[in-house]
Amino acid sequence: MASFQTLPGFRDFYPEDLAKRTHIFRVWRQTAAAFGFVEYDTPVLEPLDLYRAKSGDEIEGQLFSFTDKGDRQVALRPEMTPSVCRLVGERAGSLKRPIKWFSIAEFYRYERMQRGRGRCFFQLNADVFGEAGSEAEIELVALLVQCHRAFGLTEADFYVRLSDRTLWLHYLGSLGLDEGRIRMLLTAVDRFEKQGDDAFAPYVSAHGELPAELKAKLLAFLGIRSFEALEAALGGTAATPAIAARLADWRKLLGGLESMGLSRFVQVDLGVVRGLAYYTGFVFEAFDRKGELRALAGGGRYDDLVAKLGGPDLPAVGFAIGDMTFSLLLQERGLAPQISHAPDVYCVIGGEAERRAAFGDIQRLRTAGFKVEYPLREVAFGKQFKAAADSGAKVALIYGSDELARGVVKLRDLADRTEREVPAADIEASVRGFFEGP
RNA sequence: GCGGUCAUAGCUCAGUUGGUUAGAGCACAAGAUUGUGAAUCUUGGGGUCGCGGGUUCGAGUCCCGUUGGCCGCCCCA
Repeated sequence: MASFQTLPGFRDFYPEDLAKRTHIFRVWRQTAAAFGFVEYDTPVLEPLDLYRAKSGDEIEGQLFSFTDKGDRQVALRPEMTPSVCRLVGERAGSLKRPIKWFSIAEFYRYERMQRGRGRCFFQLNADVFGEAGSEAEIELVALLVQCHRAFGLTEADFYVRLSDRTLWLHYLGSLGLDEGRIRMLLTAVDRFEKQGDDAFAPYVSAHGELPAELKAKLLAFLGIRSFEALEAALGGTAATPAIAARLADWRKLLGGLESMGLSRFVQVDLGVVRGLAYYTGFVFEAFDRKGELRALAGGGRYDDLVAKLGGPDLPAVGFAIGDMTFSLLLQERGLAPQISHAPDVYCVIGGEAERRAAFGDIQRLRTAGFKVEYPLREVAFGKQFKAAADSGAKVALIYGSDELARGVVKLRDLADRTEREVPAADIEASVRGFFEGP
């Protein structure tokens, strides 16, 4: 065995694994639909330039990319955002606003495997296009929260950390920093939680030692964990009209989430900035409360990206939930679904003559939507009853020669082990009666 | 790309200082059992001991390499 394995980082889904995955997707789909999002899909294989245009050349090392037989440079999609920007950009003029779309798709990244991260994974992507106001963020954060709650996860299990790159830019700008320094400092802020002071090393080697006063201000700002603290930090310095307007956006967002009853899932946290990326405003990440797992989901506003990829100016916000960390969390909280493949009906069949009689009923019952199972080969009755019980079926139909001679079939309740005889001529009515109750 | 750690049946594992034909439990299958279920007993299929090389009379065991898993670093769109 094992002469052929899956490629590193790729996964086989045995039936019990696929059942869990399918359950997660089904709940995500239902939830997104309830929020008025509609589903789309895009090709797995895209032009390599699509990702270079968005993220630059350096991401190429993280892609499954190759040259196809038509000499085109292509890549397996590592994310959905550029593709969905293309779709929306192409029809931006004719799509009703707001555009609320979602997808559930598999992605591929050439990375080293770790807990919660492989080379292939699924994501729920949800985006709102065409709404520049923070109403779009309300909608998305609410959907993100519900996509977790729908599985039974509570505020004790996960939360959403909410931050704002716009305010970071205003704040750092108000401290007199130029664009290059601001970009490097945002990177440092992003890494500070994991690396501590080491996160500032790249900045120090590029721009010299960080003045103690500036560093203290930075650490204070990234330590902000409430809107009140945010207001205080900004109001005290230079409450420019732009900052005042931005704080109003924050009030709208937090107020909307509070009205939805979601405040306990949301934590203001300026320590989140989400790398360099393409984010332009609010950014947010979902984590497990215990802090044992990597991020569950991430998202934010990217108002410039549709235009950057050749489309019109179109404001956009979105997030993605990955399936791997999410599954781990469900598993650890004991919320992974118990999926049953049990049939409704198990047919116990005497011999070949009885089998021919049973086949008609089996076909009728299956056509009527019942899940019906029977032994493919002739098997001793004792085995069949055991198989019927093991299958998890609620009821067994017993096709014996004695019964059929009298024009009946035995219907056995596998739970309480009671039996009764029912007319062989209309099994479907009897089975239907059994499942619909007295 | 870097570091740590592990690898024996589908799963969990045992395997003595290196010693004859590599074992157990669970699971699966058949039988005991030609009409009634969670039990018992018997039997069976399944392993190139991850792969390759080396040391040795002899390697699952020791050495080297390699592949893969897991954990962490870098990265994380």
